[in-house]
Amino acid sequence: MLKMMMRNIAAASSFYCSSRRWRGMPCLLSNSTVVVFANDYFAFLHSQPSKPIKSTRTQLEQPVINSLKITTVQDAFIVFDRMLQMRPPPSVVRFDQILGQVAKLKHYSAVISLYNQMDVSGIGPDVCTLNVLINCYFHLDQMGFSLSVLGKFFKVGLEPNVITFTTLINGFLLKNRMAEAAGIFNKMIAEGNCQPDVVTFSTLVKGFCMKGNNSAAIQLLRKMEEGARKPNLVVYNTIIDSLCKDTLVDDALNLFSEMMCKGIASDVITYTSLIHGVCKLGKWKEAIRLLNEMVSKNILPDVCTFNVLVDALCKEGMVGEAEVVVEVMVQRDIEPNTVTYNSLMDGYCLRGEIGKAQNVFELMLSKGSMVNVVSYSTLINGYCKHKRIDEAMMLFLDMSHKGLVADTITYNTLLDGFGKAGRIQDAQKLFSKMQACGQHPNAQTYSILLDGLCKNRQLSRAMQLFGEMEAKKLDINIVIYNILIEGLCIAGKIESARDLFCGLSSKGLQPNVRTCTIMISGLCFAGLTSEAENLLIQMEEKGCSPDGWTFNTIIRGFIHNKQTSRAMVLIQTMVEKGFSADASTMLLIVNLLSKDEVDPALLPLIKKSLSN
DNA sequence: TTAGGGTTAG
Repeated sequence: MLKMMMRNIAAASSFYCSSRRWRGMPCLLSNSTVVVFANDYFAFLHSQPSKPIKSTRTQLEQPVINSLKITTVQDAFIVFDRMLQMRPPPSVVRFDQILGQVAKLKHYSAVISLYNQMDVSGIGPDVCTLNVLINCYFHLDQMGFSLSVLGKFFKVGLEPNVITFTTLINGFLLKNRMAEAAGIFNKMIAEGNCQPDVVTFSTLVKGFCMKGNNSAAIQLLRKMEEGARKPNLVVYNTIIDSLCKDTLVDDALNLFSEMMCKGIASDVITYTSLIHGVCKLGKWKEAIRLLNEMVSKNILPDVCTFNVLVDALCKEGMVGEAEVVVEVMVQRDIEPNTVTYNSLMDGYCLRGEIGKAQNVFELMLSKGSMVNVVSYSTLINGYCKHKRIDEAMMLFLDMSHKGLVADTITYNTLLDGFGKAGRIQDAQKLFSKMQACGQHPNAQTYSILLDGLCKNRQLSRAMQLFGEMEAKKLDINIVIYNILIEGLCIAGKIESARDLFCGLSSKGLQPNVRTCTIMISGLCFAGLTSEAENLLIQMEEKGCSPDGWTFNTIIRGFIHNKQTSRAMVLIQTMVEKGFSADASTMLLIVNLLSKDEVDPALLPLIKKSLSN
């Protein structure tokens, strides 16, 4: 299967080459154009004017400004400076172009300071300038400033347009503020003078997808079909990707067929999402089919498509095969990027081959500025998972030397490492440092800390932290309750565990299979086997069916409580449900057999429970 | 002729 996949990747890539040859002429033209402008641009950037440029726009300057391609923030500042010195200054559109390009490079604070320079020089903004500004403030997490730009519109007599409102909607959605986003959308519809366009709709569709509400996204798609703004490729891609991420690949494929029936052509993003979805489910054959299909439609796999394959292979433990895919990429002129190498590093770490991961890391360092915060977190995770926490900390300290800032995931990784290594004090120190550095702990941070405290028998500190979470009105999810209930059970505080468990529904939370199994384990540990069995029955009734782990837990509980015959009945039920005994249950059963504590009539059943 | 939406890694 894998060899077939490699052949397909190779086939896709050779198509890429011939396809490029086929497109030779336009490619040559555009390259030469780039060269011409690059020369002018270089000259423009590095010419040192002795005095401000006066008079007319020269023959050289105007086309250069028109075609400028900004690749670094430094260039943007140089160009901006030159433009501000020109008399008369270039039109605001030229300034907008630079701001837009810097924003695309994600240097949002640079955009703000460039705008301030414009403002000081008396270059008045237009609608486009202010729209870029709103977007930048949202990305910088400065929502207040974003909204204050709206005031600027009125001050300078400009009317916000559909892009302004869509940018605001997008900003609110990025900050998880669905209500405000929906408010703007509804207002747009109600007031009638600035109707949402297809981008506004697709932004909202993305918002639903981000919230995990695929059905609302699909409902909006259906609404679009009825109205004037018909759904386009971006809308379909957004939903297809979301369905794939939720492993609802069949639904994604149905939507994909629907899109094709409507004559909307798919692109590399559609296929990358679909291939990602099927790879996540281990459906390699389907991945190959899709890869073949895209190539047959002249849609060429790009670096993201290849990265999906590399990552999926790495997660399956097939790093060697992933390396082959990378070789194919290189052969076919698709340069592996940071994402590619990070996936490889993670693959090596998963196999415990930290040295090889370190080699990939060094390779990235040797190639220049390829290493990012994900690279560090990946390697830190590798060291932590293999109990090499001090080396992980060395890497963490090295990050700042590279100008990189550890994020919540980096801290979570290290906190987990400290917790699993039993170094709770170090974890707590790091937790304080994290907050002092302005990194916000998320639900996962708290789960990691609580888990560390519970597993290291520091239940009172865990309960104190839980209290702090409640006081801060943080979103406490079922995972956090599971950790606490388990901690209480292990500490023998079954009453408190039961209280938390019974109080879940009042908090609007539904216990899951894990919650119930933890509770069953705790009840058995406390000798309350009947209550445990009642809970098992209730699970079925409440539509939270016990799994193999639940059955193994309760069976072990009964054996430990010397209720062998009851355990045998449960083994019977487990076998009927298609589950089998795991290693620890098996050990207990073998032990019973060796002591002749099992009715010989039950031997066929036991054999079955072991062989499922 | 500039601004807003869709794909990959921890």
